[in-house]
Amino acid sequence: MTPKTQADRAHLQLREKILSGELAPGMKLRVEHLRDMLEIGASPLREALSRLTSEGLVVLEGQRGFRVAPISLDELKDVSRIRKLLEGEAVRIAIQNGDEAWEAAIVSAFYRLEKAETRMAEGEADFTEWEKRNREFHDAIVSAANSPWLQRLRSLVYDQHERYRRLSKRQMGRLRDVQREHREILDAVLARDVEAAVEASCRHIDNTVTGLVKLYADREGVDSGAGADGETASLVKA
Amino acid sequence: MTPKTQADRAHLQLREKILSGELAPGMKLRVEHLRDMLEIGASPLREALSRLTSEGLVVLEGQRGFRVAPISLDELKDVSRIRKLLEGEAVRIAIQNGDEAWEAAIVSAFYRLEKAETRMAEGEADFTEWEKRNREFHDAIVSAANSPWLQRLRSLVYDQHERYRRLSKRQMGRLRDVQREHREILDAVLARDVEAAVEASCRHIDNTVTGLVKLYADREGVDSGAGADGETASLVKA
DNA sequence: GTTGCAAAAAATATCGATAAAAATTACTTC
DNA sequence: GAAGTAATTTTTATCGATATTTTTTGCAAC
Repeated sequence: MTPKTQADRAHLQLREKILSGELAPGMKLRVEHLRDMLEIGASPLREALSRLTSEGLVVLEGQRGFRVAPISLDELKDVSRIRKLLEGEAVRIAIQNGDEAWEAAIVSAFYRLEKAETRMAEGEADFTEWEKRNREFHDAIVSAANSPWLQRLRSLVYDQHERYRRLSKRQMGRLRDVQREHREILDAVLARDVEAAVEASCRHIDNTVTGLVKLYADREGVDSGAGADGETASLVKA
Repeated sequence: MTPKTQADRAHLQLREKILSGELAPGMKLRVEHLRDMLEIGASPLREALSRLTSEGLVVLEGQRGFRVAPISLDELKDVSRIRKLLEGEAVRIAIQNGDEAWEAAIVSAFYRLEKAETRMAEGEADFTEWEKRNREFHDAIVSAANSPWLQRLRSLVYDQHERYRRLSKRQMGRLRDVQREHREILDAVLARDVEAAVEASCRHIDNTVTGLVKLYADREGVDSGAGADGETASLVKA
């Protein structure tokens, strides 16, 4: 899983910095600056930025360089709607195809996620680990959907969604609910109840979104992470 | 619509060559060779290849260079299934949102498509034009689905599907049926009958697929376009 | 005849520098 | 004083060349 090429490394590092908000939405990405930051040449850096552009985390305007993809309330709603569509379908297929090993992997991922949640509630762990395990749990469920393209698109949209989630650190007031939602999904999946599982998944996404929307509506903007220079885009006007 | 940068140009040219089959599936893409072919430097070329990789038209293996994405019967089925999912949802939303100008644009695109079909049946035009207008017709329908992400993903999958279609030039034996199918979609859309339109769209895709599957099953492989060097991947074993 | 290793060849990935374009600044003119 | 224009500066996009890595070729040993 270790990056084999310089471009891979830059891609991973930039992706993490964007998802975490260290590179704030709308921020200008100056090549020279990033070169120093990542200690890398111009060619692999541009290659990494190109990939991120295809993934929708970076935008490239004509001959005016790269910048971090802006965020907006509209896009959050859009991303969520599409994520429901893809995740729902993935769950549907996965339940039809999954075997016992698949069930076991889900249970295992759920266990690790719960642990992380507990640890976080006690202030022992950070969000990064929770995000990682949350992704692993959801990945485990849809892993049985033997549809490479669905996986691929779902992963793309999941990244977008994760970004919005991570941009608001205060999300975790609702931790208890999230835990319950995850259990609902788990139960429905293990019971092989397709419709219940799809519904629970969509509800899970909806809840996250309404939480975020409320949060954003309250403060009319996002706190930019550790963005050094470059303007920070407001969520509502972006 | 004219490419502003060298990387853009290379991206467009390569994309067209891959979709048309001039660069055959599985074929090795030697940088030096492409440099001469497109008269371009290494950096923008790699940038273009990176984008195509993100779009799934090119694959990049570790440190062993690029090659044209292989094709397979399984992937054709996968792409079609996902395309039905996305196209169906897009039609659903578009019908809800579309206004009169939208309807007019669809009728116009349909008219041009029919013209092209007639002209092609008389041997006056080539597939390239038909493909273009076919895409424009389907684009016109979903253009009212104000969901950037759905549009984006749909476009990605459409490209994949188009590639499989164009790799088999003999597809057009079923031209009459295709024409009728397009009319069915048109009628259902204009009548604002969501379910009928979605069903017609999915049936349309299904028909294309079964046609292609039959074709591929018959000859157990694909005729590679004008692929110069590099091995051609067989469809079934790839 | 095949297997293993070493050297050569080829191709990829990367760097440093240059050319082209956009943004900024300063200046002139009304 | 504002607006338009020309020159400067900054930044991007591109090129040519180099260093790694992979693949091929050749040779020797079993």
